[in-house]
Amino acid sequence: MSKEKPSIPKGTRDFGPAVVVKRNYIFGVIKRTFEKYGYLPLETPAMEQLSVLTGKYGDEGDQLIFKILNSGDFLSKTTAADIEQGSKHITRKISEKALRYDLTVPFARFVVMNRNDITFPFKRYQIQPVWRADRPQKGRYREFYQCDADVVGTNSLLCEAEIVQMIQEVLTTLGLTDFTIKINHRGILAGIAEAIGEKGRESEICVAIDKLDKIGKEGVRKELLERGIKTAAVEKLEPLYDLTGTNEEILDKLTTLLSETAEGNRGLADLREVWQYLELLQSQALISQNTSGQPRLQLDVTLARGLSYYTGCIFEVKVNNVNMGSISGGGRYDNLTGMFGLPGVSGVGFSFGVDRVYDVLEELQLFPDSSQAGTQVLLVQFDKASEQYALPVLQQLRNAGIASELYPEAAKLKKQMSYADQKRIPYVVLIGSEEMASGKLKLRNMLTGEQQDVTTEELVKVLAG
RNA sequence: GUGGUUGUAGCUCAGUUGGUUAGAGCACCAGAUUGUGAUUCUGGGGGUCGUGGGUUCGAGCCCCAUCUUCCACCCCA
Repeated sequence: MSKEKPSIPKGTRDFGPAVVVKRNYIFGVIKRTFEKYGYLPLETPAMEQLSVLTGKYGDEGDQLIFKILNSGDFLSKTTAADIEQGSKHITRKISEKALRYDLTVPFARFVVMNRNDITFPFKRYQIQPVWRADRPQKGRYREFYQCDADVVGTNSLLCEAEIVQMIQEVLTTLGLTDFTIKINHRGILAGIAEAIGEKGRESEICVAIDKLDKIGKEGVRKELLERGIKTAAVEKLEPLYDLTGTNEEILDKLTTLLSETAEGNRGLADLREVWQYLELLQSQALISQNTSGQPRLQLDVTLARGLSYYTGCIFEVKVNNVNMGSISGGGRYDNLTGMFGLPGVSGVGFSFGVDRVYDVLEELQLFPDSSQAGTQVLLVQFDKASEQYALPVLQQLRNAGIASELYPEAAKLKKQMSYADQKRIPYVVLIGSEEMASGKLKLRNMLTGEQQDVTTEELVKVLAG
């Protein structure tokens, strides 16, 4: 017997019953919505070959991948010379598997491996945990769930429009009323870079601009200059930070700014097409306004997003008036499967961060009571005779679809009652000698304290109704 | 990966310049009440003060290491 206090790894969590029930409510809303739009579930292994994952997330990302030590004598294939060559080299010798870092790369791997069996366009959703060796902080864990929906094998911008629709539907169903779906396009970012005379440097510009709401104009200016962007270019860029007006007005302004750039035109054309689809779909995202008066869907040229594989539209969702990073994001990637030797397959997808959605719903107290329902009724027993009387009643309740349980021993009444109280079971049925004699069971409403005498049939009827 | 922060009962936290036997509220258990939970009253159990070293006559308090928590960077869901 160890005297050690047990603990769990940094950045991981246990989920108690009450939490799991509420998380399942979120998962359920997301699943039903995905399926309504024709996406089907996929699951992939928790671990992938390390070689599948490395190089897909940039140098920083590679460092955040949890590697799995080879089983057995993991040093058997290494020599002293290997150790001298440093940790990067030795990693390949002692680890060939790793925990998945996201769901998109495993999905791309799956598509490539099963390309002959898949009917394209292939729409799949995937709800599984991912792991990152990041340093935890608020809303950032080392193990967390992603809920991805992706479609590969079509360039149609209908997919982008439907992503907006799904985000709108999921978050509205969950009771959120004040959130912003930000949309932008890599082509616009590239066009802007070209228009200000820094063609090809949009990724550096993006990283800086992405921090606008955090470090302000001056901070971005400083960062851009540090990254070697010319002063003249930085000044040309700054008017874009506060493009005002409706989405249509912003589109018009961008059209005059970017008309000379091929990439910019591509981005603008794509976005206009997405808007057309949304109009024909009578999208609530176009109609709804947030309490702040801001439109639900917002074209935001300062939205950049880190992942380098996006090539077309990009999305991000922010819940307003809560201290939380984005709860959803995604975009189009033209060549993800190209990494695995299958070029020319375009895909677009997005993901919900369930842990963050949970924290937001908790903070805004948006979990409905119905999402927390457990046992409906507890049968209380006094002795062997009452237990035997209760069992058929219990089964009748369950046959009627009523979540019910019989306290498994003839404990003191106080103990059984407080069990019901703590599990927030709304009804208790007492079955004692009087009840058995009369056939009338005592039904107690734990919220109001009211009691009534009912037959078994009446009991089922009351609770089912 | 960088800088800071936190850790005392199951939980939330007190604990004086380092000084006798480390406290409170809530929770838990038992009783008041042998057929009634949540409310009331009484009593009780529970701590190697995150862990390991060090300084000191003496450490919950000071020093070092390590783990953990939270925060800001980097980055990201």
